[in-house]
Amino acid sequence: MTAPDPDGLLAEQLLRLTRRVHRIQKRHLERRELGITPAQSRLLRTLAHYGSPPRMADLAERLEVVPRAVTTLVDGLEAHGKVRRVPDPANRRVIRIELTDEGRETLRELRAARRAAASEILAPLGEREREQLGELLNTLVDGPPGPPCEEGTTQRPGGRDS
Amino acid sequence: MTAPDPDGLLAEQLLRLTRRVHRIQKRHLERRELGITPAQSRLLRTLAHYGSPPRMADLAERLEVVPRAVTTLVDGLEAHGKVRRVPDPANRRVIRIELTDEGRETLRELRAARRAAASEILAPLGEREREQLGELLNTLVDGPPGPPCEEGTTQRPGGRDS
DNA sequence: TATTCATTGTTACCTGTACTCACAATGAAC
DNA sequence: GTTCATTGTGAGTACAGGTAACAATGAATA
Repeated sequence: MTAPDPDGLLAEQLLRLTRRVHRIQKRHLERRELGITPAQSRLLRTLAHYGSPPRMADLAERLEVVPRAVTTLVDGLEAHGKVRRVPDPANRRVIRIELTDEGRETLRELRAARRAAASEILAPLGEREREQLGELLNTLVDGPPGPPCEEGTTQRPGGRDS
Repeated sequence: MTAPDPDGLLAEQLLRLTRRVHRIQKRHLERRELGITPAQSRLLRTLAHYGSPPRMADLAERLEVVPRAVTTLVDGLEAHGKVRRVPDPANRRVIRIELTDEGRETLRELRAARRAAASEILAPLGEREREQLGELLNTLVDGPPGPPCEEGTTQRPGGRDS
């Protein structure tokens, strides 16, 4: 009964850990009463890493979701005044997303929330172990060098965000 | 702009990786056309680790979700004939969940699916690195020794499953 | 120039997962 | 026998994401 499938077990642990990360993150967000969901928070943080306001499509790629998903997230953030849709004069199809001042303020609190959630999650690990984990995750997240799967690549992986 | 918040970054990577795990897992499940969702698959696998049929509440605890969530999962699995609800004669409140033969059969395919998904995800890692990752995740998943968070512990963490 | 094709975002809808709240049935304790 | 805890579930909600169809725009081409 002790599984002869270390990789599968590993994936299971990953998923399990993940559910915990979600719960903890959600709780920390709620505690701060920012009116922000985890996914919105991610979009906001991602937004902060652009020099100039990105297009919806850029965000979709970076977040590794379909463009439609970004629409919903931006809708929510815009309704709360954290973000502004700005039409691009050069190409009237594109919409650029700008952080508002309020959004920037929220971001500061968000970083604190994330830090708190992270330290709660990583509590059992020491300094050295966190470094190790960071490196391993980096290797994994940066994506497989060659695409190991042939059909149905729904999403193309983008760059990393903090 | 290069984040002075390694832990936060680590959490972010974790979440990102997670979304990928979900996508890949889902794809592998769909490919096999078992009519099983990821969460159902997890329940099924968890079920296999009990010597005798567990109660709904046991499953909830092990899966780290509220009991109500288990009801939905079992509904789905029962509709597909993978599990059976068996009333407990000793205590008429409890319902025990049994794997059917078909469920056991599905489980075999599930393991293959999980293995495939896992190896796809872990492709960039070598043998030694997987071991490392496994150890780190174990430490994390086994839960913090002391509860680092005071209020609002929505869920009580249970044991591990494979 | 007029037609065709690709890009960009969105409207409308569906699925999966998990949560809360309320409740009925049952068992246990006083 | 009344009260209280346990157990599972109905009803409703929220969030995250996906597909399909489409309108507006821009680019390419006959």
